This record gives sequence, C-alpha cells and structure tokens, in this order.
Amino acid sequence: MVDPSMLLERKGLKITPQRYAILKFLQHTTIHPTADEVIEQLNRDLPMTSRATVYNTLNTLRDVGLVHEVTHEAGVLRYDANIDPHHHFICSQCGKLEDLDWKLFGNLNHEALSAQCPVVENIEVIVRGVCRHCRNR
Amino acid sequence: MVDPSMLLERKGLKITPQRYAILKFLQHTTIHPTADEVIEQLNRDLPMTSRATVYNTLNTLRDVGLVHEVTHEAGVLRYDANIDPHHHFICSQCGKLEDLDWKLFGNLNHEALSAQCPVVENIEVIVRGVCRHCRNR
DNA sequence: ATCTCTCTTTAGAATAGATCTAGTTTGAGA
DNA sequence: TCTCAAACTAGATCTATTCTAAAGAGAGAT
Ligand SMILES: [Mn+2]
Ligand SMILES: [Mn+2]
Ligand SMILES: [Zn+2]
Ligand SMILES: [Zn+2]
Repeated sequence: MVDPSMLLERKGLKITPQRYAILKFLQHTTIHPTADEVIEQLNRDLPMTSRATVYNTLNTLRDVGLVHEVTHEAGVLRYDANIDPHHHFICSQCGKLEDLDWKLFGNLNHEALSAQCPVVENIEVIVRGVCRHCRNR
Repeated sequence: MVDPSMLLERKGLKITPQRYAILKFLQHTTIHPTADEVIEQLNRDLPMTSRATVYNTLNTLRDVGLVHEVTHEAGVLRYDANIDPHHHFICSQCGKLEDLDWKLFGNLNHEALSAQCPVVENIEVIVRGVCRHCRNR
C-alpha cells in the first residue's frame, strides 16, 4: 500500500491533513464509501474536516485519478481508491458492493467491440445478485 | 415492438394517457433519456403530463420491471425500456450512451463467480471510451 | 523575521433532482 | 348514476452536491 503523501506529491497536490486523512481512509476500506460515510468516519474522533472540504477533496482526487467514482446505484455515489482494473458485485439484498478480480472474466477487450467503440478507455463488469451471507439466512 | 397497452395490462397497471405516452416514448428512443428529457419530450407539443407524474410513472414502470434504470454516470439517472440483457458503452467525450449486443462478450456467468456471488441476477459490461464520431473530429 | 502570493479550508447559502403532501380528477364496476 | 380506489397534479419539501466569499496556511522572496 503506497503512502498517501507520496501519491499526493506525485500528482502535484499539496499534502494537507485533510487530504492525507481522506486518501488514507479510502485506501484502507473495502466498503466503497459515500461522501457522507467519509465525513462521518473522519470526524468520528476529532472533528477536523468540513463537509465542503470532503467534497472538494474527493473531486480533486478523482480529477487526478487517485480515486474512482463508483456509480452503479441510483442516487448513490461511492468512492474507490483501488484504481487497478477490477469489477464489482452488488448484493441486491444487503446493498454490499464488493470487488471482483479482474482476471475473473478473461479478455473482454476484443475485436468486435471496436465497431462501436474504437477507443476503449475502461471496461468493467457489474454483477448484481445475492451474496453468500444473504443467501444463508 | 410490443404495444405499451398490452405491457401495462399484463403487469396489472391501469392504462392512462400518461403511462402510455411515457412507455411508448421510452420504447422508441435509443438515447436512454433522463426524467427531465422524458418531461421535455412529452410536453413539447401539448403539455399534459406533470413533473410528479413522470417521476411516479418511471418508478412504477421500474417496480414492475418494464423499464430499467441506468446508473453509470455520477448524478445522472437514465431510463431504458430495452429490458433484454445487453451491455452499455459510454463515450467520454460526447456523453452518448449506447447499447452493446449481449453476445459481444460470450458467457460471463461462469463457475468462478459463484464463490463471491452464489445467486446471479444480472450481469452487465460497461465500456467507457471514445465513439467513432468523436474519434474522427 | 516579515511580506506576499497562491492554494486550501470553511460555514453557510444556493442549486437541482427527486420525493412527498394534500387536494382533485378519473373511470371501472355496482 | 353513484361510489371508491387509483392516478394525477401543483407546489412544498427534502437532500446530496456545488457555490460563494472570507479566513487560514505555508513556500519562497526580501
Ligand atoms: Mn472497487
Ligand atoms: Mn440500453
Ligand atoms: Zn448481501
Ligand atoms: Zn462521442
């Protein structure tokens, strides 16, 4: 796991306590938090980050490519510091959103695609279903 | 293309001029309209559908499965009357959202997936890139 | 050490998409 | 024709996000 300071510096962003804390939190969670969940978590112990700064920072990190927006639920915007190619699974019962390994689906970027999409920037598979935990209850 | 009246009736929904018009419009467009675009189009000639009714109707149609929500852009909620399995392509330059044929990616629902997702309800591939039109300009 | 300039943070106002409310209209069935 | 539940409506409300304008912070210059 790369140090947040290094990542921020590489992108030419000043290292501030708020940016450091937000990026570090996103790096260490797997829940793909919403902006509200980021605010909640950061200010749980010691309030030090305003609502506006969380939104500003998330947008800044997204602009420089350090986090990705995950937009597969109506009205819910999540953030993901895992920027390696991967897929997502959403449980329709509990709402959990999990990573799926990139290699799970083989090579998706093949010839036939270029008819409609000559330049591919990103491919992602979204799987909706019921997770193991929800199935067994 | 199935008649909207028949689809509504099958789902036990009353056939109203508003529901008929909204479903018919969605059936005949390929742009995956937002709620605002539905309102705009329906009231272009003869205003007859309120904002609240468009939202109510879209939610009703979604609840009975006659339309799907398409939620792949931050803050943008689109509607799709094509409920056959298919994938989507989004052009990062012009924002166009197009259907991709289901058969384009072969069988995605294979054994390895069931480890994390024992019950699969839906699989969809999202491709982001540059469309032919935007590439050639 | 002080100044300066730019970037960052902040509280609160504003915006916009979606939902809710309460009253009205509609039409199928008695 | 009457009744009643479902559907429609205008406008109020809600809520996630963005905007605004002012304060803070820090790197380099003097
Ligand atoms: Mn992820
Ligand atoms: Mn579609
Ligand atoms: Zn679950
Ligand atoms: Zn394009």
